[in-house]
Amino acid sequence: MEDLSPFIENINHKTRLSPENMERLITAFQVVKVKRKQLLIQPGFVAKYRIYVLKGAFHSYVIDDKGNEHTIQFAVEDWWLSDYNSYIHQTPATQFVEALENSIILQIDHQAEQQLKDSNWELATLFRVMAEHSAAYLARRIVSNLTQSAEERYNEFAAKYPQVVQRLPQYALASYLNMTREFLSKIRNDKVRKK
Amino acid sequence: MEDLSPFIENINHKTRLSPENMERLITAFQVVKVKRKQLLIQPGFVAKYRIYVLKGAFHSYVIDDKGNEHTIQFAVEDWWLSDYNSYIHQTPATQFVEALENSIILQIDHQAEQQLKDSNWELATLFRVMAEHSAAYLARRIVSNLTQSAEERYNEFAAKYPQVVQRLPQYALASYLNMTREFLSKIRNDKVRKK
DNA sequence: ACAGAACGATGAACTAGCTTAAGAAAAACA
DNA sequence: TGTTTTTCTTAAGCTAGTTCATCGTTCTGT
Repeated sequence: MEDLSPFIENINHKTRLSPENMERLITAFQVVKVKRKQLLIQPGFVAKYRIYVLKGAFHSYVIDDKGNEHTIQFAVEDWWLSDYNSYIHQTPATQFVEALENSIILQIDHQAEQQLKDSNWELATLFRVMAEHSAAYLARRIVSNLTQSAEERYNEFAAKYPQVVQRLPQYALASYLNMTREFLSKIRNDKVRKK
Repeated sequence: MEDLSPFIENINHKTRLSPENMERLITAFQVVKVKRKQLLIQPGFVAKYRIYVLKGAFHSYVIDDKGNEHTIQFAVEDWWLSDYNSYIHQTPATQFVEALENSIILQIDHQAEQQLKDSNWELATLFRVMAEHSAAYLARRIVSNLTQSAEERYNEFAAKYPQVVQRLPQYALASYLNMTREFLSKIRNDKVRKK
């Protein structure tokens, strides 16, 4: 049995649920173990699940016309992840969601989420708050993409998530920050040399 | 008296409201006339309103360390706008929201929205759907910023919003698409010449 | 413990997009 | 309607970031 306390904390931080509703929510999620490199979502298939990472690391990415991979989003412990366009609108995904490490997740399927939202006030509020936070977060990301240089974007990320930065493969981080792996390598090593 | 039918249509497209709830919703909004160049939101002040554009055009923007203006978002007729980070979390704004033309808006203040959400199921659902759609939309925007060249971003925007593109000042569009006004000018005029 | 595969470093040549500057056109407002 | 201010165009020179190619290093599964 997995320890769900980080998940419960995460929820409590968003909205207050009665013990019964917390129970209902938890019951709606399944615990799943995922092997490194395993895909949870693939283009062409409808994203069935909203994912919470209990242990491990994931990234979502797209592959462009030239065959280049672009990481859209990371998720490590206590982060949420999906292909939101696919999940929210239940249309075929355009993104891959792939495990970067052997991981353990909680997942809820779209139909179960819909039922919780339709039948219960507190749980509907929870999902509303989650959507609001996502939108606000994504808006911040757009601002930093529009206003910062490659090096500034790296520095911001490294300062914000000092632990995470160590763990992620550099090629994935580079594309997330909208630069080539070679250029990220240069930024990092210039930094070391200056010290 | 303004014609609110586009607003009503917009809401109906998101979720079905009973006539009484539609009435309550409409009553919570105020109609406001705004002059070109007028600011609705400014950095340092908490964004009090969520804004729906009935007539006219707006953009939100930030000013970076070097004094450069970056348009984050546009809104013309039937679009929504705010500084979401500020509005959702009720923290000081980082963005300006400015009228590009003389305009007419509907605005709801955060407290009124909160009351509607807290007291009414259908209206809570409406705001949840709005947040979900925003998040999905912003996610798409991040993907196109990560995967497309400057010219491709312009072409996509022009194809998607052929009317809007004509109306927006070029300097604002350029910064929205993450390029200089000079470069956008070049892209546009190269295109004309090829024909 | 080892072979194979994936990942990261480095450097040289290149280019998409930026900067600067100055003039032309268009829009705003009195 | 004319004048002032703002916006757009063009072009030359530049640079942040890419591409390509090669080599060393570190994982990973068996």
